[in-house]
Amino acid sequence: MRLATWNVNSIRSRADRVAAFLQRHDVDVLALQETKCRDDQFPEMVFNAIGYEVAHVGHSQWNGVAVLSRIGIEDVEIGFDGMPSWSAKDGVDPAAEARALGATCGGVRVWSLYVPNGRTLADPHLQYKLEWLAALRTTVAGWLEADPQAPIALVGDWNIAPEDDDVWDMSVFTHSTHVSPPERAAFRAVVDSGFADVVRPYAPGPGVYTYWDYTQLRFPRREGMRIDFVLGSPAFAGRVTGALIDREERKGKGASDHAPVIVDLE
DNA sequence: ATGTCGGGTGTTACCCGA
Repeated sequence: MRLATWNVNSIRSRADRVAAFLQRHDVDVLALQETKCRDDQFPEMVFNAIGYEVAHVGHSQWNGVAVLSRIGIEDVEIGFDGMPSWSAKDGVDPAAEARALGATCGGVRVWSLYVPNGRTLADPHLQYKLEWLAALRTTVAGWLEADPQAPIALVGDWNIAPEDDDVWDMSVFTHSTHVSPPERAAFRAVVDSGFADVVRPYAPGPGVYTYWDYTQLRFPRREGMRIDFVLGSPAFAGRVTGALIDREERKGKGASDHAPVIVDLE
């Protein structure tokens, strides 16, 4: 089984590219983040035509997560238990943001996650991000307590660079989110509750990234960040035979600012 | 091989988020 995750930065502007990616890499299950569309706008037919079923949640032009699978999609869940809602605070949208979708594909529980961006260290969105991650940790720890043998993958854009090597120059980030101690602690808490980064052993740094800002020639200068992760429960991690960050997908016209991350399971 | 891109709208010029 081949599983991938990709922050596509709008599925409508990149559906054909995503379809080509699925076929080129022979991917079975793909988790998407930042689809940036409502459910009725998702170009589902493009993927149905090449054999994939789609589960998606999107409420507006922001956020949006999906799971595409050609090996079945069962027990789709929108949001996780206890997931905090930013919208409840600003009153714009009574629904929770579209940042988490779970589905069981080929016996593996896959969660496509788009962790909130903290924006700046002083912004209330950073607190929201930390609360969101704390709630996630509590919930996923409960899943493992209930079934230690469950194959679960928490995949997506975590908006955190957990190690100094996960950014090109730490001095640039001294007053930035993504690398702050509370964010790193929140990420580590998920890892410590039993979900290992299954990609890093196959794609060690330094200089290995999943995201490059569109501005400042970040990609050609190889100035990126590793912020997209596949975290696997013990039963999931034990089946991983390889992993790859497909840097090629960041190249050329019409690229997302993130590269897809691919994991092979036996 | 590239000095941003998506989305949106009070739409062809700006706004916001990342």
